Amino acid sequence: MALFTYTFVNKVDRKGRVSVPASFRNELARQSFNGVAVYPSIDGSRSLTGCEEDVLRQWSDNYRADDPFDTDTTEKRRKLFSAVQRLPLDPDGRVLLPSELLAHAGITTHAAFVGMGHEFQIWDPATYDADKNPEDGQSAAPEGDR
Amino acid sequence: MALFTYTFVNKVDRKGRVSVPASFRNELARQSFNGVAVYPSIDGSRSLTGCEEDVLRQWSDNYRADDPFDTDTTEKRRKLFSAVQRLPLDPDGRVLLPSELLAHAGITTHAAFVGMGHEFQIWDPATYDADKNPEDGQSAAPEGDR
DNA sequence: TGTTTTCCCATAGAGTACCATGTATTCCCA
DNA sequence: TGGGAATACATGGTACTCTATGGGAAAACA
Repeated sequence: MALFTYTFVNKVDRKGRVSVPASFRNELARQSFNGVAVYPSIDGSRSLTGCEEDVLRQWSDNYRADDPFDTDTTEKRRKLFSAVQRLPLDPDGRVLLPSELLAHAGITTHAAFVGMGHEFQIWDPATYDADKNPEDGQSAAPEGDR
Repeated sequence: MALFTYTFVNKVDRKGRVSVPASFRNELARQSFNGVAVYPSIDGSRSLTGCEEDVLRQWSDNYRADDPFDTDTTEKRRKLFSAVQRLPLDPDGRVLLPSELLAHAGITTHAAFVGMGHEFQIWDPATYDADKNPEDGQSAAPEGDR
């Protein structure tokens, strides 16, 4: 299982490419899929969450039913997987973030990769700072943001 | 086992052809049958469900009884398999959606392919949006957002 | 023979690979 | 221990490939 630590801020070029921090890449390199799975964070924050593809496969397996008439999990699966994008790494270790995901996190010129253990999050640096220091900055918006 | 993620909206041309998203095609490519199995969704939604042919085979195996007089699953099998169409992919990665299925999902000019893990659904984009944000103006999402 | 289905080609645009540069870090050796 | 070479990393640009999509020709069907 991968272990993502520390926070890195990298530049987003005008095509939407970002270098995934080298230490994150090393963690991701152990799995078969050469890339990252990214989706809007479920915790309600204005950020993206990234993880290994293997984690997704595990979730998918857990949801799988032996009987198609068991529709208990359809709603959950639709919510989760419909928003997950599997982004391959290019030869230089970058990913191309789709405009929808960029928009969700409010990312424009820079992206902060925040290690969170077995997964990591991607934030707009300004949004991230505001979220960390709720009152003293300006916008803050601890929760009601969206 | 295939893993379908993200949501892609593709155009339906006047012949009824739709491109299956490339990432979905890659997942489907591992099986022997070069195509998709599609049927009206069982969860009651106005959509179609697509999956690998192998998944159907698995379900069929699960339903099989050792005793021919055991009729527990007769109804389910009739409901499910009678409506499943196996659609071959054309050389350019498109399928021809039969008018019956198009009508069931209310698809006319565009089709949204929604990844759901080991299977995916096909929706009319407008119907899909309406289903996601139940009965309010538009995105708004007064409180039910998370 | 008319109609439907399948295949093939053309094209625009998005996505990917490849190459180059600058900078910081590491390594090696005197 | 200082300096220089080599490496690793982030970043920018460009050329090529792939995908989605439309149209038309060939083939199958009735």
